[in-house]
Amino acid sequence: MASSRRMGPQDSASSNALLDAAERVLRNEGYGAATSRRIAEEAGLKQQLVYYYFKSMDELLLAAFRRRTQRGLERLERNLAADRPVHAFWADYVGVDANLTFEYMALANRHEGIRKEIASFVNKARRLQAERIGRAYKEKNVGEDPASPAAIAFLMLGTSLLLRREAEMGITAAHKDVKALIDWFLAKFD
Amino acid sequence: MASSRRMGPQDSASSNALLDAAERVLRNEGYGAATSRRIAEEAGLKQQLVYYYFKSMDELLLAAFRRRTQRGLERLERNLAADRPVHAFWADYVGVDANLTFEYMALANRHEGIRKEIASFVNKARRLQAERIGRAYKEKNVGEDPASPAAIAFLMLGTSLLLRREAEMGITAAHKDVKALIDWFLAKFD
DNA sequence: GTCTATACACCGATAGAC
DNA sequence: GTCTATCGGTGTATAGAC
Repeated sequence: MASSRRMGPQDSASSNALLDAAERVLRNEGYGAATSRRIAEEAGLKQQLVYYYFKSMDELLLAAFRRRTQRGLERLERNLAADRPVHAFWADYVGVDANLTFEYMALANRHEGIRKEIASFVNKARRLQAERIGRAYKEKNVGEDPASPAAIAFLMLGTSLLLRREAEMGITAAHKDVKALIDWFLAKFD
Repeated sequence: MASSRRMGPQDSASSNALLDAAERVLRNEGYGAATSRRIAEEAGLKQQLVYYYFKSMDELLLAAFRRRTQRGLERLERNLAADRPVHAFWADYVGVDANLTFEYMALANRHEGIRKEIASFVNKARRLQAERIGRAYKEKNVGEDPASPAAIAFLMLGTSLLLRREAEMGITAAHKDVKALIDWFLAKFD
């Protein structure tokens, strides 16, 4: 039952404009607004062009997410080689858009491709971070009790996500305390 | 521009069936599927009855969320008076459906009522928890360094949310380590 | 590579009968 | 309290001309 529809190249100006537009719409309006009409409009293109460059809406959203994880992995590789990797991991997390991450995590509920891509990305990133944090522990003579390097990798993600998301919703209770705790922890690696 | 539409009571069998159905649909299929037709079908009712019991879909979703935060607040009140409140807070968080929480947090991006309800609930819960944890600190002679009671309240939420959500997506990296850290922390209050 | 035209399903919401 | 009927709008996706 293959369709006879023609398909355009995957790395053209228009297809990249659609990926950029998809990210903006997801971030600012939520995945409920991530429709072919709205995304094409945001990209300044006609709705039907979405189906020239992508097989379906699910494919477009998956492509947008894959591009994002690819970029995240490239930043991670750089941070693994940084002078102060633990500081670098944290700075990177704080710079990531938590709204967009939450949209993708909710979207994953009904999008198997995105769910698998998230699982693969998180598992890989956590393993790499935990290894690097373990080395930093030894270099700085930090004890693994009570928090192992893997636990720290997990806590950095969970804490940065909730901090950013809450801040965007106008919740600030305890945020000062949490940031002080992070600073205290990072200081072990100065 | 008030509509002449008749409205039904807010606590009838059918309206509660709609709230229950809305939660199931949100949890299992995401907010993209939370339509009047789908929710009515899930409740075994006709689509038009949604508009007899609720002014709009936004009102229905807000009512479902308010019922949920109300129940959460009631559990919190009980846990504040429990023998081991810190253990009780954690046990409650672990029992909460993280899928549903993520759906509401994503929904909050485009639903002002839900966003405000989340902010109000989280701020209130965090304040109450932080006060109670502070008292528990004193009772058990636990020092506030490096983590203040408020920071602990924040971390318990962030950690439980991510643990549950990741587990539902098939991510388990570092989870054993994190649970060990939680156990270590809770043991201070035995 | 982009356009017009269009199919068909589903959406929120309303009016009025029973 | 629930029903039938219905409106205008929007969704994904396709076909074929330019």
